[in-house]
Order: sequence, then structure tokens, then C-alpha cells
Amino acid sequence: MSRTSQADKRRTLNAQKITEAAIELADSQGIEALSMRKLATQLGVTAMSIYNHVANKDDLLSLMLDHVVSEFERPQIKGDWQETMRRRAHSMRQAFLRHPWAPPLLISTITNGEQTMRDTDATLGCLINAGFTYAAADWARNAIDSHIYGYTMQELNFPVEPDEYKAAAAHYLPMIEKSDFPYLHGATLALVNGEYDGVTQFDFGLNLLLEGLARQLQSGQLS
Amino acid sequence: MSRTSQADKRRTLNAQKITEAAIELADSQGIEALSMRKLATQLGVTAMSIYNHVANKDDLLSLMLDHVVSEFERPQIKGDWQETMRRRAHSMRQAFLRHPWAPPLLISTITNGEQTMRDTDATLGCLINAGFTYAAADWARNAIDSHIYGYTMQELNFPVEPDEYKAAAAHYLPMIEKSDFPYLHGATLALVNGEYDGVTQFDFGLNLLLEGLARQLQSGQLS
DNA sequence: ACCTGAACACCGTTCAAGT
DNA sequence: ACCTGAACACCGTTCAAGT
Repeated sequence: MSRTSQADKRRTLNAQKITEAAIELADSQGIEALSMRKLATQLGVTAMSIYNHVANKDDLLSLMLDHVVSEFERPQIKGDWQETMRRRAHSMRQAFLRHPWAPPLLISTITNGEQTMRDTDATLGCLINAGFTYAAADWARNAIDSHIYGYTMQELNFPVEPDEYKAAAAHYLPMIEKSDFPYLHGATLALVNGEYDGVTQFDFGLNLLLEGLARQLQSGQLS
Repeated sequence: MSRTSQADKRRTLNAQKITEAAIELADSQGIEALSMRKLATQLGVTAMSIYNHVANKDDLLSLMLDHVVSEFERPQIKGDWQETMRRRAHSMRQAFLRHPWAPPLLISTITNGEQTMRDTDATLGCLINAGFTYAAADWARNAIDSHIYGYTMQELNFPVEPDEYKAAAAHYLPMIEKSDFPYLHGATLALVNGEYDGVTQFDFGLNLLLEGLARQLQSGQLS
């Protein structure tokens, strides 16, 4: 009987199952809760079994990240490059909202997985096809990705939800001395008074970049 | 004699000394090498002594981050807002190059320290003084910071140094199948052939943002 | 008031032993 | 070929005991 149950485990456990369980654990409990021991428990197995399928925890994280990248919408080479870049950016933000642990790890990843290479290839392809030089395509991709990563990481770590901004501002206002922080005080007061809603826009920065790129491309600075 | 040495320790150890030693350790050995035990050894003291001056490791990290923020150039309220924002951005990038562990922690920090509030106040002040509404100043600051954080984190984690790009490209080229990754292959080949240098520019994305903001401000969309 | 050693509840990972 | 338990070298932090 113990033979059968072990045989069952052998059939079920593999790198993909481990990766999926790890992502689910990191999504629901946070990345700091992802330990080899907890993951093993979730899988109904001993911590050490995992090492038969992945080299170590870093290897597991790489597999998890490559899966996240697979959720990015792959750019079409042909077509409206601005719209294609916008669709990719939005899909990346959505993937990061589903997997909030991913951006800091993904941006720090040294070796690139299969999916990352596919994403980079298609992104460069779209821009080059639109008339960008290799150098300009590289700069453009870098600037767009900076915004996607920087914006979503700020967004993910913002301490209050959009529908609580006004209440939070009213709560913090007394702690922001008008004499010490006049503009922060003014901005917080404007929020309390409903003069603006405090919601930043992903598309605001993205449009600044895309419109600037379009303008430079049209005037021949990038081609 | 043991009395004197303990009295000496009491005089020397304080939150500021601990913070400085922690920053030095993180700068030189990496943030993952910063443990309470190693930090204590560096300070010639027991790990537990540290807890007499900081609440816990998170508290220590907050103190470290507030010090990093103090190295940002504080925006002048009056003056050329574009130039002021550019100076702040460059000083932030330089601070992050000195303290590469800081950006992911700083962008994730929930509670803001004194220096962070001063930076935010002066940044908003500069933009509001230039004619931005509260909302527009918030969007602008968010977009600029997204670029600073996103760009520097990509830069800090890029696996090769600029003067090794060409050699690295030549090394990786055979691994990038032309049929699988045509554009990545082409870009790498262009790098090997010296058609472009592969160096991305911090100012490229920053200028796109600032020029776009200036254009929208001038046309009355943000005021 | 501050420093200390022992202890607790965790980690990732190695290794020899099982089947 | 894969799973396991014990062990090692680490963590952050609590607590009672010192001065």
C-alpha cells in the first residue's frame, strides 16, 4: 500500500506542477510565505522531494517568472506599433496585478527564460518593423518597460485602495504640518475637499512616452 | 576593565551608527548579506544589542532608506521646473547606483520617513509652482518616478558592463537561433558588428516625459 | 539603561538511506 | 528514478539574566 501511494506521487509530481503550486502560494500568501517546506506541504510531499525536479529555489523562481512572462500579450510584428505596445503594456500590468511578487524579481533576473526571449524578440520586431533603428528600438523598449515596471511597483505597494483615498487623506491631514510640508498639505487638503481624486493613471505616463516616440520617429530622429 | 569596555560600547552604539554600518554592509556585501548577527559583529557587539536602538529589522531598513532619500537633491520650488526635475532624477539615479539594494525596498515602503515627505513636498511644490494642478502634479511626479525606479532597476540588474556589451553579444550570438528569434538575432548581430553600442540612455526616456509634460502644460491641458 | 547568552521557530540545502 | 529523515549552517526575535 505504501508502494502504491509512492507510485502515485511519482506520477503526479513534476516541475510544472511544482511551479503552478508555487505561483498559487505566492499569489495568495505572498512571496515571503513561499518556502520549500510550505510548498512541499501544499503538494503533500516532503521538502526534499522538490529537489528531484528543480535544482534549487532560484531555479524554481525562474520557472515561476517565465510563466508570468507567458501571460504577457505577445506583440504582433505587423500592425499599429503604438497600439501593439499599448496592448503589451496593459497585459503586463494585468499580469503583475495577478502576481504582485513578480516585478521586483523579474527586473532583477539575470538569465532570461524562453518566454522572456520571445517577448523581447517580438517587441523589438514590432518597433524595427515600424521604422525604428536597432538602437532606437532598444531605447524605446527600455523606456516603455521602465514605466511599466516603475508604475506597477508603485501602484502595487501603495498603502490604500483608490476608494479609500479621501478617507485616508482626512485621517493623515492633521499629521502633515502646513508649515513643514505646505504643498503636501495642500494636495492632501484638495483630496479631502474632493478637488481631485488622487488616482494616478497608467496611461498618462505611457501616452507621454508613446506620443514622444511617435513624434521623434516621424521627424526622422529614430530611423 | 570589563566595566570600562561596556561603558565604551554604551557611548558608541546608537541608531545612527547602526544605520550607517548597515548601509555600508549592504553597499559592499549586498542586501542579502545584511543580517542582524553579521551587522552586530561588524559593530563589535552582540546581535541583541541592536534591538536596544531599533525596534526590529524592518525598522532598521526604514532608517537606511530614509538616509538614501536624504541623498536626493531637494527640488527648488522656484526656477525652471524641467531643469529641477532633471537634477532630482539624476541625483536619485546616482544615489541608487551607490546603494543598489535601495530601489526595490524604497518603492515597496509603506510608511514614509521624514526625508521622503520632504522630497515629495518639494517635488509637488516645484510642479504646482510651474502651473500644474494638484492632479497633474501628482500624475507627473508618478510618471517621472516610474521612469527613475524602472530604469535604474533595469540598469542595476543588467548582467554585463557597457564596455563588455560587444564581447557578450559575440558570446551569446550562437545561442540565439535566427529562425526562432529573428529580431533579437539581428539586434545582437548589429551589436557585434558595431552598428550600435547597446547603451540605453536614462535621459532618453526622461526627456520624452519632460517634453511631453511641457507640451501639455503649454497647451493648457494640465493647468 | 543597555548588553548578553540561551533558546525558539523558522529558513535553504546536503547527504546517506531507503524503495 | 524518486522520496525521505536527519543534520548543518544559517536566519529574526523573545526572554530572563546580568551590570
